[in-house]
Amino acid sequence: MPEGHIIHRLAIENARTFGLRPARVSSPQGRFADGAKLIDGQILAEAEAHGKHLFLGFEEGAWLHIHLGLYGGFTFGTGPAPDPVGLIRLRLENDGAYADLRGPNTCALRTSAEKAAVHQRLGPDPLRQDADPDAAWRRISRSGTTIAALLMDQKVLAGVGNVYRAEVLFRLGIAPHRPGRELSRAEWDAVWADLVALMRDGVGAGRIDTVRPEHTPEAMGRPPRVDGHGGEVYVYRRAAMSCLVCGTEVRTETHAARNLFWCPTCQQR
DNA sequence: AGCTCATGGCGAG
DNA sequence: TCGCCCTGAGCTG
Repeated sequence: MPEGHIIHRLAIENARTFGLRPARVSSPQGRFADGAKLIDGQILAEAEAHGKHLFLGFEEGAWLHIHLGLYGGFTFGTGPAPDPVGLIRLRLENDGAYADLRGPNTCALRTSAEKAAVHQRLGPDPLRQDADPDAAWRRISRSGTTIAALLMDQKVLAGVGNVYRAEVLFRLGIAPHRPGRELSRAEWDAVWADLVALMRDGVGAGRIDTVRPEHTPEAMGRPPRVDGHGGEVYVYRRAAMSCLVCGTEVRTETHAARNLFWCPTCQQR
């Protein structure tokens, strides 16, 4: 269940765990058996994330390209790896730790050129130092597509998913159905800056928290609540509940095949 | 036990 | 725009 912040965390955790000693690489499920054999016993030399794509670079030059999709996930553990339970596409292990990958959309070896092609088709990632927000602005400012859809388009912006999309638009009071070309440069700069801040927090926390201190249930004198996805948010998956700020019912609709959530009162800009 | 839905994305049509 | 990929959590019963 990953947006970009989780992938960046996985890059860090893989590097920390498998960057010093050779890793045994296998595919208990068998679907990645051939690829696993090619990198088995190598040291992880480099780990990098771009948006929701994870790249693990091994010492002999191969890149392991992983995309978790909607329900893929990594599990890390210490000590010897237990007998595989269920379908484990990829297992990395050394003497002290192991990592299991289940249900990824993509788990494949890439050459440097193939990896470059993936970067080429992705937009700037707010979590990367080399990100150029102007590249996203050029597309947004020319587009008649809604800003809600543009923020989810990985060619425009990499790493933002449905939660960050809904939350950043709420935090800036931007109506989600506005065409990209109707945003001002100042609005875009504010969206980018907020994504950088929110997603950096997300990397540190391992969850998405977007509610400002003055709007927490405690600060507003309301009973505390628990979100199913682990973080505290304004509108994501809060359909028909009252807006934390103004009390209006949070609205939802299917928008470009994804669920969109927004507050029609707070988001009129 | 079975059903639905999900923080994603691809390819067919 | 739809179906599919293929996993797990949270319901219902």
